[in-house]
Amino acid sequence: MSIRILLADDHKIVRMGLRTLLKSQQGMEVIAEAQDGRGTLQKVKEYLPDIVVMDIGMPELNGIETTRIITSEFSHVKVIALSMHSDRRFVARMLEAGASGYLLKDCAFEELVHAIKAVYNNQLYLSPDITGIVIGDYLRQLSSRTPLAPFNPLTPREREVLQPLTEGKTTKQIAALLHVSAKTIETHRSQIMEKLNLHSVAELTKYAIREGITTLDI
Amino acid sequence: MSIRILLADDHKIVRMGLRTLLKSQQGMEVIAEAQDGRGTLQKVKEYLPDIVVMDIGMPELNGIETTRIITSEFSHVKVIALSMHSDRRFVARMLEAGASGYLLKDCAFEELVHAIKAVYNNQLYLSPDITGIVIGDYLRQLSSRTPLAPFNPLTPREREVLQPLTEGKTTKQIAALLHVSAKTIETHRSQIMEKLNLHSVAELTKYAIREGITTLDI
DNA sequence: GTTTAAAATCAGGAAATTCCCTATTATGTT
DNA sequence: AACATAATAGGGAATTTCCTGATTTTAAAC
Repeated sequence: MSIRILLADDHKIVRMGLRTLLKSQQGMEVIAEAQDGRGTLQKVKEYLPDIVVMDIGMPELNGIETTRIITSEFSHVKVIALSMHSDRRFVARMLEAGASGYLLKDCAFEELVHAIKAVYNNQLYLSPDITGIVIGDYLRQLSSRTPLAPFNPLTPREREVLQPLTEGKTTKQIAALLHVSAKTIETHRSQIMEKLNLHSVAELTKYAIREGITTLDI
Repeated sequence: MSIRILLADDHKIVRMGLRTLLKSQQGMEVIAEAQDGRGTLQKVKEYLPDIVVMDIGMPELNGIETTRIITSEFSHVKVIALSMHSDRRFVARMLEAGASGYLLKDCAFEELVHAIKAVYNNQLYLSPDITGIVIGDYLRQLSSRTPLAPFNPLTPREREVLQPLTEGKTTKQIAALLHVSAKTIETHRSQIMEKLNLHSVAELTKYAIREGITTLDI
């Protein structure tokens, strides 16, 4: 009896590629495909696959929420996330939602096969890059003894600093704006960078846009 | 003699899937792969493929700039864009950069095969969805007589600098990437800022996102 | 085929900013 | 009371940016 797999990815050509790749594997079978979160839920209900290989960035219902529903309602269906993002917040959310594996799309195909086998045998599997992130967060939690809040790691004040920073204001201007010393803003900035593990204004800006802290307007 | 294809996509597993799919096709051969814009240029120089199947969203040097360089330096090498975006601006830029085809990743594999054959025979190929956009813009231009892409003030080299800058790279790193002095990058940067009248990395990043020079991913 | 303009390259040195380390003072929390 | 977190800030080294100026290559125009 081969491992029954459901592919969930919004790009048809990616699904087709994965399906073809997996066809060459002994003991694995792609029994269905879905192109969005809701479709995935339906197919899971219909086919009860062993494993769902799931893209995170899907329309309608994203991979994280879909995973949350699957793992709570169908406890024997395992989910492997196949993501473009190595962002710790995606990893944390996906694992917290109950995924059994997390792979980057940049991984080798062999790694996917390996992950599928591992997860089928009730193990967890992470991409090597991802493992580093998870261990890092784990250690941080150990040392701080407070759970990492993956959703909102910044304090209100840090957000207040981040917004003008990602709107092109200089440290000095922000200091004037908030009526504190420029040194204080510097400290906030490095604290923000440390927390998010982003070390450039460009990356902070992208983060802030995605989090709704600033907008694309200039 | 089969059609010699170069695959350019930053996700290994996607390349692997496409390679496997294309292997089943008579008269087509994937002769090389690349995972970023600069790598693509090298491989093009090395292998002189008939066709480059190119993802748009690649780090360091994006698919559009890469296409621009390829089509200007290697006029017999054709480029087919394989993109997630049906955004008109991407389509317009890609075609303007000299691409011979534009497909959505959501397309069927058969469509890619079809596109490759068409482009190899010196035709152009667009996804059906994309055709609608192009015709729409064309009609709009006819009626308004105002060009859609309102005057891109940056030179190709400046865009080459802007992309890594808005991906969080330091001036030094960009200099290494482009094999020029850091002083040169500084000059480009201030030239960019001058032209756009934007004087912070945050604002440049937003501009670059809107212009498709970089993406929101970190 | 010269003139002209734009693009791409680089440097020196002053000015400004960031980075790293350290530290103090609320403010809650257990 | 004890403890962690948040918010504040300074000193000084290291780095980056800014301004001015200059050469070379490429492309277009005439």
